[in-house]
Amino acid sequence: MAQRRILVTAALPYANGPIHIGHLVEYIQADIWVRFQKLRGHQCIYICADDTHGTAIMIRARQEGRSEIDLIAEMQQAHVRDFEGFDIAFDNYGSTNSDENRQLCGEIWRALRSRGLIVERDVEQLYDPEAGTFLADRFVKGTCPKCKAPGQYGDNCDKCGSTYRAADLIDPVSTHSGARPELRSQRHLFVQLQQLHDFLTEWTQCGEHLQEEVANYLQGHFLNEPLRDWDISRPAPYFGFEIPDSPGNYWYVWFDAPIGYMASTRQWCDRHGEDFDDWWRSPDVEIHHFIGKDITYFHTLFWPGMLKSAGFTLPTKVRIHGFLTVGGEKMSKSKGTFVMAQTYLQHLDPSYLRYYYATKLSPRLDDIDLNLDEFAAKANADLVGKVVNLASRSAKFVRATGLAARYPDDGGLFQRAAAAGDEIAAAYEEGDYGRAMRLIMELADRANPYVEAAAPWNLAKDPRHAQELQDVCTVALNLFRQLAIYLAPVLPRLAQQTGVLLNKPIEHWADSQTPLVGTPVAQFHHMLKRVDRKDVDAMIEDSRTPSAEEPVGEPAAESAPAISQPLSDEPLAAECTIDDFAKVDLRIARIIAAADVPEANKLVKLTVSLGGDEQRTVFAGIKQAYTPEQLVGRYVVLAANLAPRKMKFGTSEGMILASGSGGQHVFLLTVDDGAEPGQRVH
RNA sequence: GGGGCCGUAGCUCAGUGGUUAGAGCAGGGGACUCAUAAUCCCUUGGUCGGGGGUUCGAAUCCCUCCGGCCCUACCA
Repeated sequence: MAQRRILVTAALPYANGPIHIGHLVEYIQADIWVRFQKLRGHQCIYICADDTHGTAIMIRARQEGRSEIDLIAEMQQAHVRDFEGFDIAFDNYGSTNSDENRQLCGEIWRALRSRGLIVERDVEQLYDPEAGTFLADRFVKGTCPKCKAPGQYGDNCDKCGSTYRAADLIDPVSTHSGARPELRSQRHLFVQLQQLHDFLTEWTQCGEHLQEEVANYLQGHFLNEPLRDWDISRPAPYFGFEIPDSPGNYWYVWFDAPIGYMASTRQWCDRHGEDFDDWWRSPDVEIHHFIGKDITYFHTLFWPGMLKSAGFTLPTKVRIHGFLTVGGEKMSKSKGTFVMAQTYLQHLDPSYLRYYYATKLSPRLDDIDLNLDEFAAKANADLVGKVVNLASRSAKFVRATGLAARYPDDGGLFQRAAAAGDEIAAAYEEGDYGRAMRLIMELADRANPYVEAAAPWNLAKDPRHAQELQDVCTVALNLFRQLAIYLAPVLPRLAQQTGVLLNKPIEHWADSQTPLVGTPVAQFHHMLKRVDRKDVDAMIEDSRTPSAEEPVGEPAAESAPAISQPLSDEPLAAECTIDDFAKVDLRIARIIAAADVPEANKLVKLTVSLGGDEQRTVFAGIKQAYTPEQLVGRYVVLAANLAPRKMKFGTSEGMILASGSGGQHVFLLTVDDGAEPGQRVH
């Protein structure tokens, strides 16, 4: 087989928080693929870096009273340590805040300029006068201009789903300082992606680079209409690279982040005497990006557009995976399922997680679930019970003699398992690790009955059976080694230990095709501890931090959204006067009728009484939290002088007060006994 | 509202037109005692979400309904 040259990247983790088990899905997935390719004898390099720029880093450094450089250096150290702990072996781990990156950004920028893709125009954006920064949409919160839901981010409302400009928010608040932002005009630079429309359609739809569902998504969401200009600059102050021909403006973090793949490659090239253009401008190199589905957009439209414009090699494949859930739910800090890499490592062996993820991963972008019972069962039953057991029950019988000089008759077991190698390799190649693991475990399921039938422990009792004993153990250990080779991309430690046990390192996939004979066998040492459910529980307990602060960041390589504290989620609004407060007329209301709105996802139609004949119709977005039956007769608080709002299902004449994040988490305000409908709340 | 994915044994899944639908784990019974209470043998368990259709033949193809998840939304 011709040696392929393959460059693999995983998304750059943002330098604003530690690595958690959600991130690890991707880094492990890519690491397995890289190790597999290396084992197959291909030249493959695994490239990553910290994503260090953006407002979030700047603000955080300021809050902590230190420089951004100091902050990102510390974070990088933590990330590197976490990755090492999980046997994730990057060939180079760089930083987007590097000279190499600045230089490459400039190079690509000049290419975009020279091709006439850059335009400039003024943008009105909210500015935080206290923090002295412009505010990205997600750093502004306020009341949705459409449905009046409070606490919405600056780009869209998760209550009614409408999109708007941050400047349209009612009572906007900066999440940095709590200050009221002001609208300022500022010159921004844009990439006219529309000029690349035909290219991007062709590239995304040709069927080679993307999963089919991703190609369909892009076609349906973006490529079916003119592509919008991409705002690629941010005004000072901004932690990042200043745009050389546009002083006072900085490249948006999402411009320099993917270029970080190249900058990190360049560092690797410099260390290994390789030519950078040989990797990024060579038709012979395959480039594979592993990313999460949250950053699809950047890697499948902007990034190919940038590469194309600057004459670099386009990605061979963008391999997109889903999010991690734990126990079928989003990772949760309060439930202890938001597990940091370090916390995991304090309690459990990384091999378990690598194997578990491998059994769950497929080429598709389905979310994968970490079920803790299944996690323990898989590690124990498959790895310890089936695989390692083969070695631990046979190695000591050949400690003195070593393996037999000729491979004995094993009824075709080794040959059959060798023949399965191609199919297993094909599964790895296409990212179908779940299938690869199933195939390997089928082999393991055939190996143990052999040992059982041959009963080496009986043969060991009679010296006359010495040769037979050696033969049986030679078979058992070779079958074990074969499994260890097939599992080596997933379990590098097991492969290494196997090499030590049999005095022959595992170096190549092809080692699985030929039995090992005549070599000495070392003392057997435990290779993998059984998972104790108590350790799993302790890890969850250690992760349970209801007061944990929510890291804020611009969209980075997050693999799972976090659950956060109410106050940081929705900071206090700007101060108001008692006159401001009095503008809102809050009244006690009694719900006299409640009806489901079948066509609506969230709405319940309420008829409330304000006493006497005064009634109002209110549509409340509480369907997922309350049934109509639960509501009738309740006393609630109504914002009674709110302008009527025409909705799809009728006109809403007020709002019922409730807290909570929405969905099932809505909590109506109730009133103590004695209050009467119509009374004002002061 | 639109789009996508999914629904097979208690659990996790395999099986995408062809003999009585499979595996692992869990459950039940037995064996063994070399091995990390690991292993081995036997075994219980499924109108393949419901209904309709195409076909000599459907878990598999088509239609429809139900349920779940995800994305997106006056535009796919």
